[in-house]
Amino acid sequence: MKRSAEDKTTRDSLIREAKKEFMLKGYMKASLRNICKNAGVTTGALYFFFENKEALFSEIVDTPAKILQAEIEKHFENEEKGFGERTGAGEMLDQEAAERIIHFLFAYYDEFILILEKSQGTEYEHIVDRLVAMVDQQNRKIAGDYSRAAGTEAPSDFMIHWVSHNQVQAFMHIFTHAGSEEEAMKHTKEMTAYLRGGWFSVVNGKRGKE
Amino acid sequence: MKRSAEDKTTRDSLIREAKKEFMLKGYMKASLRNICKNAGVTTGALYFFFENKEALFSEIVDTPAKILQAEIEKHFENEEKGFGERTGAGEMLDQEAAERIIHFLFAYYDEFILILEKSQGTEYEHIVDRLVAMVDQQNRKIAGDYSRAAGTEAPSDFMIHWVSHNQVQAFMHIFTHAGSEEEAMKHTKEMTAYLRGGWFSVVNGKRGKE
Amino acid sequence: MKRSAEDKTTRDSLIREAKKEFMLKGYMKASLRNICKNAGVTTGALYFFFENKEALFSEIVDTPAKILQAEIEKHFENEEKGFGERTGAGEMLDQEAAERIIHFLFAYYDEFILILEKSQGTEYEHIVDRLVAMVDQQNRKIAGDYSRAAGTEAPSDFMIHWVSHNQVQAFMHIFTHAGSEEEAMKHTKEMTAYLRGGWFSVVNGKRGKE
Amino acid sequence: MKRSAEDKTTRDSLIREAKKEFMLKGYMKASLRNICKNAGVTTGALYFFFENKEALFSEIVDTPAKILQAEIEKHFENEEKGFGERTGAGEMLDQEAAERIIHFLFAYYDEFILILEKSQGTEYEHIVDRLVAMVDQQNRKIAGDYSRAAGTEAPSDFMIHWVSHNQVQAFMHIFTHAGSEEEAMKHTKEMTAYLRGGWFSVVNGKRGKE
DNA sequence: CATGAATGAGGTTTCATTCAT
DNA sequence: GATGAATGAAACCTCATTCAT
Repeated sequence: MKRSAEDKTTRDSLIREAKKEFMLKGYMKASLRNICKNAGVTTGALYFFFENKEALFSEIVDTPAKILQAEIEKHFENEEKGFGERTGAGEMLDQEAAERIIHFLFAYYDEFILILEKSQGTEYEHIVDRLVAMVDQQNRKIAGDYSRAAGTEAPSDFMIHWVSHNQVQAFMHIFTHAGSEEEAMKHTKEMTAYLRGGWFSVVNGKRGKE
Repeated sequence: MKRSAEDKTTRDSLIREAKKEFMLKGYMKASLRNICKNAGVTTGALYFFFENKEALFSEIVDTPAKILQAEIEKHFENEEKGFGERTGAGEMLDQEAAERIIHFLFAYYDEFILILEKSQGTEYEHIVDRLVAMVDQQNRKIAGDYSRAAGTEAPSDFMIHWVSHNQVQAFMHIFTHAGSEEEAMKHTKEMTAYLRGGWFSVVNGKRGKE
Repeated sequence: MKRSAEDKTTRDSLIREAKKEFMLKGYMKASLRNICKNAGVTTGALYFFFENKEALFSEIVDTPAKILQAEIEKHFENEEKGFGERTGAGEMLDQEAAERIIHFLFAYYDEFILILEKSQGTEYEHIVDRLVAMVDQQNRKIAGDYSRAAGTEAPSDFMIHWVSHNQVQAFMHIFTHAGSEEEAMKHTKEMTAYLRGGWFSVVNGKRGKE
Repeated sequence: MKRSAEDKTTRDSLIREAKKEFMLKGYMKASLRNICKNAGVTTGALYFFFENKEALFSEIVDTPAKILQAEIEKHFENEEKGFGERTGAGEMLDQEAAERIIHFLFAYYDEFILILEKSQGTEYEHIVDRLVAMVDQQNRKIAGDYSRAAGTEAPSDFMIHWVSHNQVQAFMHIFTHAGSEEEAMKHTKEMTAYLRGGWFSVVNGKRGKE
């Protein structure tokens, strides 16, 4: 049976309606029956395309989620290689990298909203924690290198963890609070300054206040 | 039927078991049946004391939540009166106030964990946003005062909002990541330094880096 | 709400309709919806009384099943004590014991039909095997004793197992093929003769044919 | 698409996987989807070859089932003709005939396991009853002939039915409990003795015990 | 105060089957 | 011959909630 341009395929309708439903109610409260009804098919059809509720959610968000993680990892590897060129702390996520990530988040706006705010009850509900852990590991290295080079005391694990947490939060905040990608980009610079300032205060210990 | 000292009243048992259940599964996945079963009563009994599921959750967390908000408001009022004494930005939440809040959070440890991490599906799921809004309002004033006094450009609304967000997050982070109140107190100082550093970078614009 | 004499309680209605449905369709094809519909309640009511489908089936058949096993065990224990009095093989299940069992089976006619013919998909589907195993153990002892006393060769494990199997089958056969308890009792005697004849043939080896 | 020698045709794959699935789960719990998945085709393909689930099961077991019935019928006809040669009761199924049947059962081992233990929910679930009915009819004749010749009282219909039942059961038992055809053959002799012993006890009435 | 019973709506999932292509 | 899509019905079960007693 031919389909109208709006419908495309059943699979597409299902994903479209699933997005809406998950967006509106969150994963747990979303109803598959509702999704199917709105997509104009029976629940059986849904189960032809997707293994179960979680797989449907996964189908929508997994690719962006995976890519994001990969992007960050790649970035850290690059940074590793160009260590000598870094001018100092605070550049763990330099301007350019930050912008690439922001761009990516906006490219998959709906998907990241789902991941960040509507994924409770799925395996994605702790994705932020996983990102923080990645950043944390990297920051630990950088902080160690820096303090050794500068002869200062290394920051506490707690503060490093907080900084990592904060860096990730910063991205999420820009993403969820900026009305558009352009606006977000503008904020990225300011944000970088902020993070740098906080990081200096931590890494330089008392000297940061003088 | 007489009750043992441990049980106290049915109401207490219900609240005790509700806490456990909400803690374990989060609000949405928590089962009233389960709570009642563990409390040794039937669901009817629960509905004698509490209007519904959300009211039960409320009963546990509302008082601490309200007090926290009140504390913060009171603090801001006090700050208002003592404006002249402030030495500068970053002190919106000074060390002493910060410690009072941390102390309070730990005094109601379970309740705040419930509010912060287990409340999805209730009216409390956005309490952090409300706190942020309060802090935001205050920060806006302070930033305005400061920039007028110092002759610098005021930070963007966006960054003020972020700073507010971050201040609240900082408390949450300390609260949820410190193993004990003592440990939390230790971190509060470092954290204050961090927040101050970030704030300076924003408020002083380029000069923050020099 | 008062109920008519026919209905007694909802629980009774449910059990009554469940019996009918299980009887008619067997466990697996039985529909809980159907049972509830015929009992005039919603499925929720069923789940108030019974944990799940299997528990409902269990509720109906478990007591008789347990008692039957216990009866047989008790019988074997008694036999053990009175060993010297036994006149020979074939009396493993003497007339009196047989009649007690037949009586019991008929006392719970529906339940044993369910157990024996409608329990596929439940834990009871192999109950006959378990009974056979019990009888088997006992027969092994008896055959050993007898062959030692008579100086004959002991029957093969295979044949002992068959005899056990056959004894159990005999009861089931009488139970399912007799129209009434009275009729069944009549057959029990003949059956005992049959079993005895078979047993002799096995236990006496070649001599049985002479 | 060409197929490997192992696959032969789609039809063969389907039958092969259907056997596995029915063997593993029994007819009712077997899933056509699963069968198709394991056979590497879609359900549509299955329905090209087989009308429905039961027809698929039939395809596997029907031929052996029919042949078995025919074999038994043929045997009875032969027996009829050679009546004078029979030496007495208990030989309704003589050693040679028994061995032929056992051989046949083992020649279609899987199929008969399916018929005997995995066919609930199909028309084959009562095949044993049908076999018993056939044997029953024959036994009735024989018992009549014998009692007339010997001047004894004929056994009750009930006991004749039981004997028939038992004869069939005996074959099933040997088939399902022997590890191999060889082993089965060994047991056939003992079993014949057992059946004869039981039969004598019934047919000779009281004299059987003397 | 509390029970025990019951509702009713909804949940996700599975199934055999069909059919246009 | 076989696919891929879809149906439609039914499956078991869980839930918060209500209410007469």
